[in-house]
Amino acid sequence: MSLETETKASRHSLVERAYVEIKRRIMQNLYPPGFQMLEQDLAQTLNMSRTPVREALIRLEKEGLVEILPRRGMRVVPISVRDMREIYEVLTCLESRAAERLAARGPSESEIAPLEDAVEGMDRALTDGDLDAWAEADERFHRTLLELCGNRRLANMAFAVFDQVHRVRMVTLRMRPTPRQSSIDHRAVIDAIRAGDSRAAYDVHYQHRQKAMELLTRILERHKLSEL
Amino acid sequence: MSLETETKASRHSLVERAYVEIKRRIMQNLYPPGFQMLEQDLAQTLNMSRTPVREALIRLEKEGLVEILPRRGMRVVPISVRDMREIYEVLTCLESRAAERLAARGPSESEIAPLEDAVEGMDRALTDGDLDAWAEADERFHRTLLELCGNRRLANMAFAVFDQVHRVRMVTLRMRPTPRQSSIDHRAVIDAIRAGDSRAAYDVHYQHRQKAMELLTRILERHKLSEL
DNA sequence: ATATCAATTAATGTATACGTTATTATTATG
DNA sequence: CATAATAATAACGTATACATTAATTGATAT
Repeated sequence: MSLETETKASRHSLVERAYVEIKRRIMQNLYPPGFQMLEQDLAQTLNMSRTPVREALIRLEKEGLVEILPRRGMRVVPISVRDMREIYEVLTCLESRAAERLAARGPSESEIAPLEDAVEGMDRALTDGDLDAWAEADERFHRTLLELCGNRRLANMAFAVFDQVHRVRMVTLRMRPTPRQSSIDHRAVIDAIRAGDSRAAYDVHYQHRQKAMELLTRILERHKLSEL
Repeated sequence: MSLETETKASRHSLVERAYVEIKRRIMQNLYPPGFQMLEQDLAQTLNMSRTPVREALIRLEKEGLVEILPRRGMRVVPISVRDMREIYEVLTCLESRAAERLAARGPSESEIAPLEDAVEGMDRALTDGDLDAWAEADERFHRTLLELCGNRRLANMAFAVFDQVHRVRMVTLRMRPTPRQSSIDHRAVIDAIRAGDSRAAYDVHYQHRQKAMELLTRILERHKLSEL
């Protein structure tokens, strides 16, 4: 174990390690929204000099996860209800397009399999009452869809905004009713993809994302969670 | 003039200067596709140390304009026909959504004015036979549309991919027939926005971008310009 | 007590130094 | 002549040093 950590540590560059580690801490809410930290302190925490930390921060800033504040280090960007709307709007149009594309190109059954797996994972998780497992499987479905769509730029852009809302999704996970509808929607998307019906794939996924956005923003507003 | 340069130089940080300058050289084809340069040489060219150059390169890499190659500096990313398709697909869905949103929110006449200006600029440029002015005005229309749409993330993401194809657009500008249809399409988008007809705004803009992509990819293929 | 200004502190932006390592060149060998 | 091993080179990744400048504190005057 210590050996594996050692290997992992030495395989990647320090910048990479800083990037992955800071990102992990943000996504897992260890560094919560609004959290500030100086470059120096980050460097000390990560056991390296400021140089790789700075370079990692630049990448994270470009991804919209942190802000670099002159003279006060970095700040974890909080997501407002308005931000959620913006992000879900982007997600909606990019992912729907991904579904459309995928249906149009007619993927093989082996390509579709991981999508099926994800939906099965969601159902199993609900049966087990394991919300975290559900969230993982749901996320896996969306990511796989993007991976398969054949447009790498589109996928990467969607991934970036997806990461921005990951935290919010986790926080609201237990404030919402059991998400039974999701796997029904996902199955409908898979059916449309299998049928090569790109229009249906687009429409179904579009509606799915739209519903998700409305649900989430309503939760945030109801709970007066103005920033996460 | 020398004084202004001096002011400009000292106002921004060196990283900012490096970023702007390298980006400019790439967009203006001074550093053409596939062009490679070492960090050290860039630093010398820009009269600074490697540190700010490296930080600028990280930003440019995140924007998809350069690749950072271990031990061989940076490389200006060439755009293939396939890349063009990917980028235009993203542009199509983001910009159409921007048009839709803008129409839905019912902007004031003063907000619409810059869009009108841009279209008039395009017509004037065609009358004058000034293709560069046409390209500038066309780009201004698309950028303004995104600026106005009210979703900053969507706009910024579209800007980034837009910058990636700027060079290609410039190169193909004189290989295509006079672009008369564009301002007709743009006017139709403006009309739909004014009418608050979000569906029409979406559809018209979608078709407009789709046509542009098909035209450009056909040109690239006909001229056997596999990478730009 | 409050406000203004000066002095101090500290974090940054940038330059520089240096060890590591990929790449190239060279040499020896089959 | 080709190939493999070894040596030399050079570019990078990272650490460190330092000047700059924003922020903060304290002092002074009103």
